[in-house]
Amino acid sequence: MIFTTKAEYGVRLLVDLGQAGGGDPVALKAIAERERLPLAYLERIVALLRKAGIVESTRGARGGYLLSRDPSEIRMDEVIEALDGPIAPMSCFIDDSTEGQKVVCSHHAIDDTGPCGTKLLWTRVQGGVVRALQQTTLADLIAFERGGVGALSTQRPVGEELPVVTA
Amino acid sequence: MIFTTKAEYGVRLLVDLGQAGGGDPVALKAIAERERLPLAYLERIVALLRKAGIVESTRGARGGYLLSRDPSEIRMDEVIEALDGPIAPMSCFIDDSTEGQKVVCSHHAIDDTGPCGTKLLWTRVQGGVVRALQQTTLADLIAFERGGVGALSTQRPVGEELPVVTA
DNA sequence: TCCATTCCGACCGCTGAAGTCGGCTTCCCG
DNA sequence: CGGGAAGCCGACTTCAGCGGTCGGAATGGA
Repeated sequence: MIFTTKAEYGVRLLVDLGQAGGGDPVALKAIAERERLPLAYLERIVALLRKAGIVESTRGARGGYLLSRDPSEIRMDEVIEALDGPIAPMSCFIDDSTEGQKVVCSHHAIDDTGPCGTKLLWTRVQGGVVRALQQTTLADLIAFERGGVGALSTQRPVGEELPVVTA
Repeated sequence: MIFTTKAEYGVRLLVDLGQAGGGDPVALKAIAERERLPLAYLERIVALLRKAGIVESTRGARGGYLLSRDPSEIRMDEVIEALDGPIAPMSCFIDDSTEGQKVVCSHHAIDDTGPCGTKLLWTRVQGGVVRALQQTTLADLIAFERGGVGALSTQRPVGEELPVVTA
């Protein structure tokens, strides 16, 4: 499995929120019942989304959650990272956070000459995953769930794509 | 993590075998020492590759392993599947093996109208992974390890691509 | 007949995923 | 102004599977 249930439930929660339309806050209990997901677990999941600034909450009675932006502005790479943490093909595959997309392969670190062959493979795979996540927005998923396969931003303008690790 | 160490070690084993050139059989012990991997564990890994018909073995003294085909004929999707099993973005994502690439999303199975929104996302991600694996052969990795980034079949003829699950 | 090597099933510790629980805080509404 | 509905939060539990290890049997070259 590439993703955990956190990612799954979190995305479904967002889709549900998006379908609600952004009127007044939606209580988690309502979402849990509609999606048939454990409420206590959803609480922990939505907390991650809130910390990441993807949803906003209002406490107290008649409180609940709202998307903090338009669904078309919520990219799935951001969502998945918030829920599952950084996705890497292998544990040795570390995305250097110091601004560059430098990738470090830990084995053969000391003595070896040249990169290990698996690096090419992991890089390509991660590229495929990241690209898929970047090109999909919450609005896409909502549109898809409404049965319409059309109107998907399958190809978004090249300029908007984030830099991706390349082999 | 998308892949386990089985996949990692198995691929490195294959690269090592490929570099040996296909003369007489290579003992696992030699590979374990070169790659600094636990021998007992490698035994279990190479067994998977043998069952999948990717390597061939000769027993007894001076025995060992050989690639059963040319490295350029060994695609990584086949290798990874043999080592880690079928790769799916989520547990609910089942590739129907009855010849069609039909994908079944288990939740909302009974009452729901239309597909759940996550299906689109998982399908796109899996597409990205599968495509990356299909387009990479063992020969690519061997060439890469020899320091040469050139001569990679980065884009192989479209006609040769296997059918991929599409949204 | 050694001994190197493949083959195979049993076992095992640990980590992280998945989910629960109890209690606290917040704050709308009557 | 208080009760209850909702969010917030840390501690806890359970369990599968990953990442190995071990011991021994089968095989076959020298």
